[in-house]
Amino acid sequence: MTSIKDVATRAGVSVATVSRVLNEHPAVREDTRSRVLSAVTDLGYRPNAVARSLRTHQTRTLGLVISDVLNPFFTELARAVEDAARERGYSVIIGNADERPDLQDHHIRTLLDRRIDGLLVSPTHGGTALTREAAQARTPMVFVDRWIDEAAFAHVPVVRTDGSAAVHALVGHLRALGHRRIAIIGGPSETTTGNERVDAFRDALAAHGLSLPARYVGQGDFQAESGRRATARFLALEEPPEVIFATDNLMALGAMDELRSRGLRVPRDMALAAFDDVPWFLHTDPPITAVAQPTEELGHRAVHALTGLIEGRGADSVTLTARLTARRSCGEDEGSPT
Amino acid sequence: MTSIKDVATRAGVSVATVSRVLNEHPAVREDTRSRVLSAVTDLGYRPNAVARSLRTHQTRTLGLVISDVLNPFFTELARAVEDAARERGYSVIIGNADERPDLQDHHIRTLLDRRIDGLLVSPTHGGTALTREAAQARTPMVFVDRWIDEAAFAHVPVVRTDGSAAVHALVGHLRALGHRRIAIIGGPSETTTGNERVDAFRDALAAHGLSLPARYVGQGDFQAESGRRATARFLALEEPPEVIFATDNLMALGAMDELRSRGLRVPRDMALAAFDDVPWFLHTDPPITAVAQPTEELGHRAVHALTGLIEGRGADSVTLTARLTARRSCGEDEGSPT
DNA sequence: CTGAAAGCGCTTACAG
DNA sequence: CTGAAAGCGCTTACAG
Repeated sequence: MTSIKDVATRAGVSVATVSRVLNEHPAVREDTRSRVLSAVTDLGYRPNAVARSLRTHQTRTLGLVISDVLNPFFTELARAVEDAARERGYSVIIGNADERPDLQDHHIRTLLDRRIDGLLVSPTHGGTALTREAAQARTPMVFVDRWIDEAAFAHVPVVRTDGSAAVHALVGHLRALGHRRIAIIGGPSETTTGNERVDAFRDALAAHGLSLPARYVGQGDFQAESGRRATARFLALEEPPEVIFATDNLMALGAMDELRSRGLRVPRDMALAAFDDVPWFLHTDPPITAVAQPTEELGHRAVHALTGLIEGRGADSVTLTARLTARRSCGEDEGSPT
Repeated sequence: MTSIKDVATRAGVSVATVSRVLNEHPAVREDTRSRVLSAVTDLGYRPNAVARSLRTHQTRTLGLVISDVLNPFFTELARAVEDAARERGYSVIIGNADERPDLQDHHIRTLLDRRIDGLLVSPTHGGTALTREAAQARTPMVFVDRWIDEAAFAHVPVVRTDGSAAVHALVGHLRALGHRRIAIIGGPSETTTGNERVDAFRDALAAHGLSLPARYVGQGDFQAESGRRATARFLALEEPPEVIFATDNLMALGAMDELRSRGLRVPRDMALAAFDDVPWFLHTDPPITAVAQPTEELGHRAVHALTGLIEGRGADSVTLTARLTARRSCGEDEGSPT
């Protein structure tokens, strides 16, 4: 590989001058500048980002640790994050925790070792050793979507979506369709989104004079298989629910799998709704009613907050609002309530 | 940040010794070793991967440039790649080209500047400036899924799937259901997968005594919107096709969108099949018949090949085989041909 | 406007 | 078995 030294030699200047030209330092004579530039193109020289990082103590890289790449919500988030980061001159390295705390820690470890400038985390579990370490090392850090509710992370901004209004709207929608026995499949209790969505749902139900019995609360882990299991359990109940609200799109997929394998139809035999809207929800049989997060904005805001921290401008938490997209999976709006 | 020097000081040894302990060099006395180790834990020291990379000329990082992260096929591929890489002690940085050659080049540029050890590319277009540069710089490089058919890349191994047998099976399936007017939505002509799939399809059709008229060949770009447009064009034909075969899952999604917006039903009004199988194809209305690639194995093999190149073991191209998963979107298997 | 020199945090021959 | 020293490829005060 050709180095800055080769360029200096060919241009007949010192490496310091080459460096100045490359970094657009103003104090360089125009003809020196062009001599250097042509040496650069002649040699096809490209600065070594590793060396530069070692010297400047910045890598212009952001780490993004998400819980599950195969989940379209996180894929969209990752894409938005990368777009926003690139616009600001940062690269992003994605770590896929696969909903496993050990893998999450592995990625945070690796990212920290690589001296990324900042960390975006959607934690899989509560505070793990590495998340705590990152926080106390004062690594610029922002939580997206999910966060950790511990004192150690009090200073970490959270960029997230508040779904309670949309969940209220959903319950209103369900009530209007005549449903009363309504069940939910929650996420892992170690995740904030896991608990929060269940709580919002319970509140909304209460506001409509409905209760949420424990047997109607399924325990999921945000992956399809758990949605399937929870659905099977609901179906085995003496009095099964009329509606299942899956708190993420993969568990909704699992629920559909289970219903389908038993020959049950949505919404005739069971109504279904999901948290997180994804493109293919439009094409399922029937199209699925969902609480939609402004995913792209979530990603942009998270990057904005993180770069604010990195560049010393500070950052605030931000809470966006989800909205309900009603489709046909809970019954026809135009039909009369059963 | 605490550095190797701090550790050396605290342990009362030289940095060389600390380095040896960290790298498990055998020639270190046991008690020195443990003194160093406890200094490491006391200080919470973590080696700086940037410095190490500068010195050793390796980053233990693989670059993966894919055409579209939002495409579930590539997401699955990326996940498989990361898994296989992690097992071998490599990290991976994903670059999303979004089917844009300029973005593809941006990512290859960035990746090369960061001195990744090797590059995995699923090229969006034919050879771009940067892909050529990477190839001629002899950067360890492997093509996955798509490749570039140019002399400059003759030495680059290709890990891909051959879909022709599955496409033949698909055509047989369509014929058995009585279909004769069969259209295809191809990918960009700059991509190998774009052309190859159309060619395989044309061959299969010919083998069944059917031809593929130009008006039945839609020009897509592997994104949903183009599937929609191509479908609209087919529908505007004097004699529209009876079947549309979309050469990726997103264009199939677009085709469904278009059919749906016109109130047309699959397969009654139009049969539909797709290249690439994705989890939600099971849940669409109706479930979609697809040519499934062994995506996970594709990713594993690609990493195997690339690490082979990096570590001097060499690498061969590998071609896996796709298979047909027939579902209901082309008509019922048990129905009599119309 | 330009160069010599120090230093970022490591690894690794070379001595001893 | 261990240390002093060179060097990876840059950037940046400090002089001039």
